[in-house]
Amino acid sequence: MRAAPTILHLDMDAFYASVEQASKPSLRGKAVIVGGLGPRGVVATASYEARRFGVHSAMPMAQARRLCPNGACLIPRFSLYRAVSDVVMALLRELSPLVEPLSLDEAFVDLEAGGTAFDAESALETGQRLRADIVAATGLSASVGLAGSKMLAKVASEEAKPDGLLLIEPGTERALLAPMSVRTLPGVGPATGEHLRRAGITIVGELAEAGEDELVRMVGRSHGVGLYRMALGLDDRPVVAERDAKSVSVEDTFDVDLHDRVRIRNEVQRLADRCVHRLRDSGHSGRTIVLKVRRYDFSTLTRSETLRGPTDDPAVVREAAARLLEAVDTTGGVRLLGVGVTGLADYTQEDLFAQSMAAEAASAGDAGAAEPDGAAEAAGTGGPGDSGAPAGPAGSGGPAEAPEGVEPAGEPEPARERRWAAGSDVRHAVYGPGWVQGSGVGRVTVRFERPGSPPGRVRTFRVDDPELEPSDPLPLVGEPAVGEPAVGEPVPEEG
DNA sequence: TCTGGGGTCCTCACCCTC
DNA sequence: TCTGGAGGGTGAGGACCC
Repeated sequence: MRAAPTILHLDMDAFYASVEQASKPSLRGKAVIVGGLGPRGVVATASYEARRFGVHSAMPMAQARRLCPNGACLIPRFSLYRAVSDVVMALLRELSPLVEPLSLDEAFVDLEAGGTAFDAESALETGQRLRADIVAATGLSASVGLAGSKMLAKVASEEAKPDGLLLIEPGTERALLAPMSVRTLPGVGPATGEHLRRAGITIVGELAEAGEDELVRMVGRSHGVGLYRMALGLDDRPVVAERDAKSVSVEDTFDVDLHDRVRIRNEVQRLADRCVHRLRDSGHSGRTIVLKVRRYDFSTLTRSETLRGPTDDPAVVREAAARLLEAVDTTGGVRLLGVGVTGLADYTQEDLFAQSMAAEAASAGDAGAAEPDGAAEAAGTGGPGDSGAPAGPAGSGGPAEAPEGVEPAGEPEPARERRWAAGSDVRHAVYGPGWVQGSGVGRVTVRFERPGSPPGRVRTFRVDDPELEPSDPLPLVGEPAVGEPAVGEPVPEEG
């Protein structure tokens, strides 16, 4: 184990909700719930004000609304969160080349590798400076944990929340961990937690006392050995700056269960296209196609098929997904469909060209090929002739021109009425930038304010008001917005 | 109005080959 | 020639994380 506590774990506090509060001044100090707003939506993040009502991540949105009826419920705006995250990650990379992002709002940093800290004192100083820099750059608070290992640094930042910093001194790990719940340890979720509880183990100290053999017997070799080491405070996993993606997938939960087989087939095709889009964006091709189906009773099954070689051809993925669907019984209804690709390979034009030529030769030369003939067929049609596929040549993006934002899952698209999702950014020709507070019965209510401005006032428009348009999020800091009136008519003070 | 979306890793069963 | 085991590939599902 490393002696110096120079592994830093950064955790932004209630990240999505905090970003929303920063960009919408009227929500500061109020309960904010970010998540899916559909009938089957769940909470992604709740502000600390909302958490006081019992709202937490992964809770059904309907339940969150019941617990916190006055909370502002907003859809996530990932493009904005990504932009803020980029700013924070850039600050981390100034500290060390070894930065391991875990998500948009979390990362490990090896300070020693960056030469920024080598003992407790310098690590503390670096951590404090980082927190101040993040506030200056984004206006948001973050919690920092410092320890000699990743696991302990994460425990420390969890203990430091919100808006705090904690360093775990070398030598104090076991005593610190002993009284904590086993659920504190990474890898111990509801299932393992319950398993251990039934064996009379609820805190980390008891885990250490149980011994490695007993834990291996209970939860399996890999997990058991890992748990025992963590209970002793041992963790020598290095901070890894770059991780290769292992799979790419997309999935949709439908507001209402799907029963119509044709509709289900169409949705699978649509998901396959979106998946390939993502696959290509990431610069990969993949070899194994996975279909995921969650049925009406929430039972989930997956079916997969491994191709002869990696592909990023939409036709090939569509065909494979369709074949997999044929083997699935969907009577009773389907609430979720997903298509994924694993066994990723680096995308190279040559590989694909060679594969396409080989498939073409195989299908042209001999009809009776081996089993994955569908793949060969599809690869053949994806050639220069471009016969079957409706999507145009690469680059045009195809029909799935999904915007960056989050749209409600699968609707049949009737006569289009403009829809304004709560929380989304808009700009009015007269009143300037604002955000949608709510909409319904042909009306949309917009609050006109921006990051750094005082809380703005609310106006209501017809949903088809031509002067109202969707807009991009404004940066949280850096715009001289304070005191500046909105574009067009000035916003009056208090009414 | 129960239960999202995008991942990773592990385990187990089965089949095939050596 | 038959049999048994090891080991890899594949497919499916579960647990977990943010």
